[in-house]
Amino acid sequence: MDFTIIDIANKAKVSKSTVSRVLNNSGYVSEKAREKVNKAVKELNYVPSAMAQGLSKKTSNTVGVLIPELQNYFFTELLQGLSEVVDNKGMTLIFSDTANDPIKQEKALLMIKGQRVKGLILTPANEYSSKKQNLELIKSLKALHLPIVIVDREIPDSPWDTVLFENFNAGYLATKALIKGGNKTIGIITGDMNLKIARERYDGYLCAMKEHNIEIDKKYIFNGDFTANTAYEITKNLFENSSNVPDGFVTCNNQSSIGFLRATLEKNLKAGKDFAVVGIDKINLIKEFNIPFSYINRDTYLMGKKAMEILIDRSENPTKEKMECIMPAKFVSLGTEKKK
Amino acid sequence: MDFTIIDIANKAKVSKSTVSRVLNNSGYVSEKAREKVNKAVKELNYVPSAMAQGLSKKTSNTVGVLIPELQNYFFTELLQGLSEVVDNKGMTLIFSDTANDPIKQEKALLMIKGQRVKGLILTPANEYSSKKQNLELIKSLKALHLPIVIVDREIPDSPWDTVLFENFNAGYLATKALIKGGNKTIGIITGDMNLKIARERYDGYLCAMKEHNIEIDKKYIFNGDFTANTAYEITKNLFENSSNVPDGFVTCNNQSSIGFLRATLEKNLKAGKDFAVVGIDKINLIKEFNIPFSYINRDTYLMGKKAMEILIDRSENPTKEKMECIMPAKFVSLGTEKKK
DNA sequence: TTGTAAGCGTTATCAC
DNA sequence: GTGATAACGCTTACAA
Repeated sequence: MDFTIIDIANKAKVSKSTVSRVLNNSGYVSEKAREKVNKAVKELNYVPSAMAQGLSKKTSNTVGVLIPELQNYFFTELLQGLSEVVDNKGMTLIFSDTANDPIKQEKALLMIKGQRVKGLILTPANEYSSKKQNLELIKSLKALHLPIVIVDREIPDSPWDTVLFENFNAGYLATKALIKGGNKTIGIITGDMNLKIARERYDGYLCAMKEHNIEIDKKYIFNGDFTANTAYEITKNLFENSSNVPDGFVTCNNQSSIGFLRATLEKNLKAGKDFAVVGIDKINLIKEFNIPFSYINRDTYLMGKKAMEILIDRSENPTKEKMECIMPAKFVSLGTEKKK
Repeated sequence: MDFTIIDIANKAKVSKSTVSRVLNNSGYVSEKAREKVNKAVKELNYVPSAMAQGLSKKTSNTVGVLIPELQNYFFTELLQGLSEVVDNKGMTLIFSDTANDPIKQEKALLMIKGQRVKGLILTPANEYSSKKQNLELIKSLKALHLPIVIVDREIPDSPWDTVLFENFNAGYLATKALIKGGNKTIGIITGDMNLKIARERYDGYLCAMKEHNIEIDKKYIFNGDFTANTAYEITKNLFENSSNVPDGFVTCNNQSSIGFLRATLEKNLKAGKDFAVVGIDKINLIKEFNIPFSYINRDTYLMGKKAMEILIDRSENPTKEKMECIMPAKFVSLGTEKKK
């Protein structure tokens, strides 16, 4: 169906080795031969088979990307960054959405293995949090014998390069902003505390509170799980049934912020008036919808680019020491860190 | 590095053909041999090389997906639908974001061609709208000799299966809702009128207006281009400098709706009070943010699933007649189709 | 029921 | 400078 290197060789009246040399710019080729080959390539609209090349070269030009929540704005933006670099390098991106499901993730890893990709970019599915699950994931990943870059969610005790976020600092800055905003009582809707990123953000909260000698009150610690629904339920119940509403809130990721906002909006409560709040991570469309919501920002697109660049670097320098890129957290004020 | 079929054959003490037969469930294999092979496969954690398989079978298990705007919620959701089916079928998804850039798209098509994919899902980049550009795209696509499914944006006079939207009806329903809402003057922020989907939506608007004997007033026709920025500028200028503000608006895609809303929010104008509006396509987070905004909805996730299913169907039935799937448009009222 | 061998479209190693 | 030829890891007649 498609033309092969032999068709080009025939058409250009040279051997396929010469065609290959021209295409790969390797070895000596006379100007004449080069022209003939290029002409034939153009005329037949020939593009070499990546499969055949991969097989022959024993390496592909393909990277795998496994992402857990395509509906989350954060990952969409991340993917754009990844895609950008891949395109520029003329590589190919193989994508799968693991939907935070370890089973799906395991399947995807098999697919990735079958594709003999050059490397893998992975944000682990939520579930990998217990020691045991964690070890299993590490085992699966090691079995790939591949350059891997872990993004956003760290895998404890793992050897791979990482692109992470200043999680502690994010929690710290958010809390600090609320304290400076004059809030006396500050609550937090945590993430899934099985995940390190959730614990780190929480630790940042604790640290800021302690620094200011504010007593940690357990009734203000709300156990979320990084989903909008849970945050919504927590918030709704809180404002309905309890007088234990703190002045200010830290919401630990964009999904939680969304759930939190939804509940407060339903009750006609105004951020920056009826309560104070600082979220971690930007919410999509917040600017467009003119929604007042102070948050801790990071450059997600850049995270994607960095991750892919590190992966490429790693595949060229396999013995280099472990690389870690930690994206800074930045407080963006839209006024909601103060109450009233 | 990775194990090969020969390693399995050696370990199981059979020939590689037998291994292949077991793996592919083809031909006769004794129970004994099967067990030995499976054992070896498991022990060595063997996964066949998709590249070698593809080369040998002269067909891959891979589909290409080219999408023009990953930042648009519509396409994210679409991608989820595509991804779902791909995963279930044990296929592999190769992804590229063309960023509405024909040059990038052309590059991506070359990449796709090199990968010898089984088929291609494509939403063409915006630019392909002039007759000439259109023909060029058709030529490029034909040169692929591949099953192709065109999604959302039709390519006129093209032979490929399509999954489209009731564009005319969307414009019609939106306008009708505004008319029923009692609005006397109704404007429209159109999409990029080079695109058929924009013209169809506009035609729906015209039709509804005529049906109700409402005069079309050119000063209420605003030439947008499906981007938020343009809609924002149009809306901003309109409310600032002109007394020619219609009672109601049709905004022709979600990006335009976002830009429109942003401008009105900035001016503290309230949908359903200061003006009426019905948008085409859902805006992300509209429910969560409790933003009143009536719109014309479609099941985007399903569109993705359908598209991939059609692609698979097509690759199994190459001679089947052209398939067209048109997703229905449904009006969702959140009250903003009325003014005051 | 199993193994041998040719072939898939490349690259790479050699002679020439 | 160039062209055979082996090799990459698999599938698939065909032979046994």
